[in-house]
Amino acid sequence: MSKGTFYITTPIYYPSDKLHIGHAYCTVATDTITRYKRMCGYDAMFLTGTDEHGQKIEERAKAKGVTPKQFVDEIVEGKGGILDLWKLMNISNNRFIRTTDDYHVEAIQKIFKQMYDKGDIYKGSYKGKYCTPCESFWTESQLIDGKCPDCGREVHESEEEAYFFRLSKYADRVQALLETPGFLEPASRANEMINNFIKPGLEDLCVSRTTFKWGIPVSFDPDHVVYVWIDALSNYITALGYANDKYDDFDKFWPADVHMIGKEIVRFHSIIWPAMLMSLELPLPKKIYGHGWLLIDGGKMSKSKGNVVDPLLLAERYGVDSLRYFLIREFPLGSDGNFTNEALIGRINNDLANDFGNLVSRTVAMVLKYFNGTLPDEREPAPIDNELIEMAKGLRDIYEQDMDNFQTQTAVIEVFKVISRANKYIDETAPWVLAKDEANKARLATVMYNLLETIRITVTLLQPVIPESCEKAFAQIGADDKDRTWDNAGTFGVLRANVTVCKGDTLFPRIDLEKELAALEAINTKNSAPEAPAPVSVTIDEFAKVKMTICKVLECENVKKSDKLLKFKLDDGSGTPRQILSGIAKYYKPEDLIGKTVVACTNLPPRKMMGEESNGMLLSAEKDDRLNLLILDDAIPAGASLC
RNA sequence: CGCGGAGUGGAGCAGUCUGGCAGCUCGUCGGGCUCAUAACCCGAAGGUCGUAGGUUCAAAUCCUGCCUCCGCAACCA
Repeated sequence: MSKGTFYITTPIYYPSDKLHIGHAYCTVATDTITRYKRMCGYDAMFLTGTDEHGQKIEERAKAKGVTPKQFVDEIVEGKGGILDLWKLMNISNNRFIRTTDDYHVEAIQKIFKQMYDKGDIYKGSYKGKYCTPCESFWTESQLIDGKCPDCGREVHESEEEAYFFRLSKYADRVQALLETPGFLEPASRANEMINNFIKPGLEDLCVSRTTFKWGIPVSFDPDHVVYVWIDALSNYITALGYANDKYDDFDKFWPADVHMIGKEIVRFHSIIWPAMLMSLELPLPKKIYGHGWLLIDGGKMSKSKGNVVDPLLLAERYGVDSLRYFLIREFPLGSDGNFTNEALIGRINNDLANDFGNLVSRTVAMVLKYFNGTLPDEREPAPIDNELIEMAKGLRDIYEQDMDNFQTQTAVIEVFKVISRANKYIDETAPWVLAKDEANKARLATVMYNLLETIRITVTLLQPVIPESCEKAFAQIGADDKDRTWDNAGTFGVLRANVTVCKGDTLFPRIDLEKELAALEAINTKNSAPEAPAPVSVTIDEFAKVKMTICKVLECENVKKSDKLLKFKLDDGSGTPRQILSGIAKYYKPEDLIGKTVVACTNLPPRKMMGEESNGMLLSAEKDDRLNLLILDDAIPAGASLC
């Protein structure tokens, strides 16, 4: 008996690299919500996938000497790839879409054509200054002295034809949608969208490219490939069979109940995607949920910082459920959170091992010890039991409310309050004292039964988060399939009176915090060790092309509105002062540098920064976050060149 | 005046929408227990809720100014 359908999606991830813990976070959260909905009786459809086109992948493939398809195949389907990761993480998605799948490609071409025929996509031109050798467009403000900022050569006024989507046409309807309570959550993000993008005016969106090839060709104009918006966002409907024959449950599941996404792509999902659907005259998704980011040391994870956390490694080391639990328990879904190894291991030890695992373990051990594993039928309740029983009985409703509001963290915390209460109950009732007198047998059996029942309810509700461990816990407390249901989670007294428990493995072994932190640290340093940048050799002739000139600092000041730039006026011996901008404001006060003797590369093409022109580069030395400007002997005259 | 987020015991956070005794986890100190994964239970210390003002019987919560930190954007030759 289904309560209805529930369609939920993650973003389709961009496989230009291995996925990190942030992607796993989003996917685990989505999986948890899906499993919860299924448990409640919904017919849930859970979609995830990969967005595989675009220039970046084209370039990365080229650098690796493989075709783009080979490149993404390896990252998606290869060993330790995305499919492996989701399998390992126990992600219960029903479908996995790749934007290179035939049916998707075909559907995108139809969708593009449909929007074109309707007049919502039109051929226009992308105007700008074009540098032919660099194959790049520049805007007026990017040019330096009217020349190409990359190579310094002449540019010419050029127009490139491109297709545009009439986003502006739907601005009013999109704004109304953003103002609809519950559409975009957390609600604070809606204001941001309206203030930043709607109010300044929505411009039509360029939806095709001719500058790269790795994409879906526009069917009626094959020089163009469809740019990311239409290609990627449409996955949510093509995966249900919209405009293709691969699947046929579009009518059943669309519109989506929720698109789970990261906050960085809220704009695309809350503005562009609805506008596209309006153009296609399709119903709009009911909710967009923009979750927060996992930060490392308070900052964003990034390759260059070498602080990318690998979910595969953590799941293999500590167990999938431990990692899943940590992700759900530690972070409120809507806001950013700090990822640390200490927190991860702390959660595993304190919550999973000490509180939850140990509760199961000690309860089962006592039933085995005092009753040989099977409870007798006799009972003797006492007033002291009531608080625990009431808490356990009421848990499901509290949990349901939190889950329905996407408060997954809070829902799990509520479950653990009951687990904690059960541990306290053992102290209050002191079963080991009761066990000393045969006359207390009925009372002891009651205490044990109450514990088993409390465990049953909490385990039932933890299933969406830690499915595998719940399976094991159920087996240990002697719960059979019918005892494990959502309906029964709201009732106390479901296990049969003479239930038999079964000793099992330790659910969550404790982890040696110190030792593991050291081990993780070691792995991390090993991984972030310089990726042995292939030593590039330079010929003496090439080196000689670089002109290094000794300069005296005449003036130095901060560039307004920039935290990084200092503006220098230098005497380079030529008689006319040379202006150079350098991003060292964090390390030096301008007044301290006046009169110093420095060295600059003086034959770089000029470049504009923050509206100021820079003619060269000052040489500095950098190591481990320290930066020092090369300051030389004042005896060296200005204009001297390095040799 | 570019956009946004955040400042709450030693650490990490919840609470702010909807004003009502300042809460949780970890850590520290003291005690209890021996069923259990040296786990569990109880108690204690520790906070001018960034700051200044305002509204109110009542403010962490609502309003205004200011300070600090963090993202994004433009820079970082």
